Amino acid sequence: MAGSTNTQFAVAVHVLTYLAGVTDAHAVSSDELSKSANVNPVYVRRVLGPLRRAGLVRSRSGVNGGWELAVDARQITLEQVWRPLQGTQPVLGLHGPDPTCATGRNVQKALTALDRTVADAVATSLKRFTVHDILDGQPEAAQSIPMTGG
Amino acid sequence: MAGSTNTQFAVAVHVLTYLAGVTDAHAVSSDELSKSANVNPVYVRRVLGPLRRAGLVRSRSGVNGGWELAVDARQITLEQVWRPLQGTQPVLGLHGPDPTCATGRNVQKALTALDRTVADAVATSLKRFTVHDILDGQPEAAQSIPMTGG
DNA sequence: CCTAACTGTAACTATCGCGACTACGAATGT
DNA sequence: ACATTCGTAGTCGCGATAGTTACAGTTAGG
Repeated sequence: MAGSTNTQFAVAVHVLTYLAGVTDAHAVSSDELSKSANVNPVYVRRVLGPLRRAGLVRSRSGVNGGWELAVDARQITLEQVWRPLQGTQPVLGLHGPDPTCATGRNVQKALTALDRTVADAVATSLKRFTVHDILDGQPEAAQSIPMTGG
Repeated sequence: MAGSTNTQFAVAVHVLTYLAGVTDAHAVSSDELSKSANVNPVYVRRVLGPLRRAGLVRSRSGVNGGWELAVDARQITLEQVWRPLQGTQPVLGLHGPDPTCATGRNVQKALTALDRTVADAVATSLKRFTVHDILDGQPEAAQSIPMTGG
């Protein structure tokens, strides 16, 4: 299950939306971003690191340095944001190192496979939205679009 | 995101599978279940509580008491297991109490709506499997069934 | 070239959720 | 009565998350 005390995805979406809302082409410091998202500047950099490696944002050091989108906000889906941050971590929650009984091993194998299925379902539903959608406040519209695949 | 250090769903699936594998009609104590799942008996009772309220299992106190399925294992989907345990907790991770800036409020509203969408996607994908499927070790078969809705 | 403004990263720390454990009242079969 | 088992509250330790400090490496501008 998703106790989800992890806010990286939320912060990432917030920051990217902020960057998408910047009209002129200057870079934004992690300090400014951190104030907007109400978190620590270092945390912003830690979150944006994977997204930079994924090619979604660029960063520059030095005076007038900071962050900017590397891709148009309309082209960045939330799935592209989620994947790098999620990595290989399970979406549901696996448990226990290695159960002794056969039932345990069976269940564990099943849950591992299941987790991949669920992760794919999450990713698929996130593909529907882009950073630009969030900027427009339009993510709730898609509520009405059912997942016909399920 | 799902740091998912929460193992309730995994334990629930394990325990229900164990119960599904019991051929004769006697109840199983939370102590026996806890040994199978390699967790604490009290934790088993805490996890099964919501599932009892959801009508999936029954429990009896006293000598020869314990737990048993209230429904055939073929009728219990993993979505029915997941929902009561997840409750209203976010699947992704929201953050921050109440951002001051407009961007923040926009993002937060969007993420809340988004979380419902994702939760539905998870639930939908979990509907494909039953406890009996896990007992048979057949949850990986559905890997090949794509989510056409994405 | 020197300074000021940034990033990138490594510590260390505080906080919080999860789950183990103890304990005890209530229920139930023998 | 008595042993068993559930239901639940309370306490505790561990680990993950994120805040904080610190510092080396970049870059624009005087």
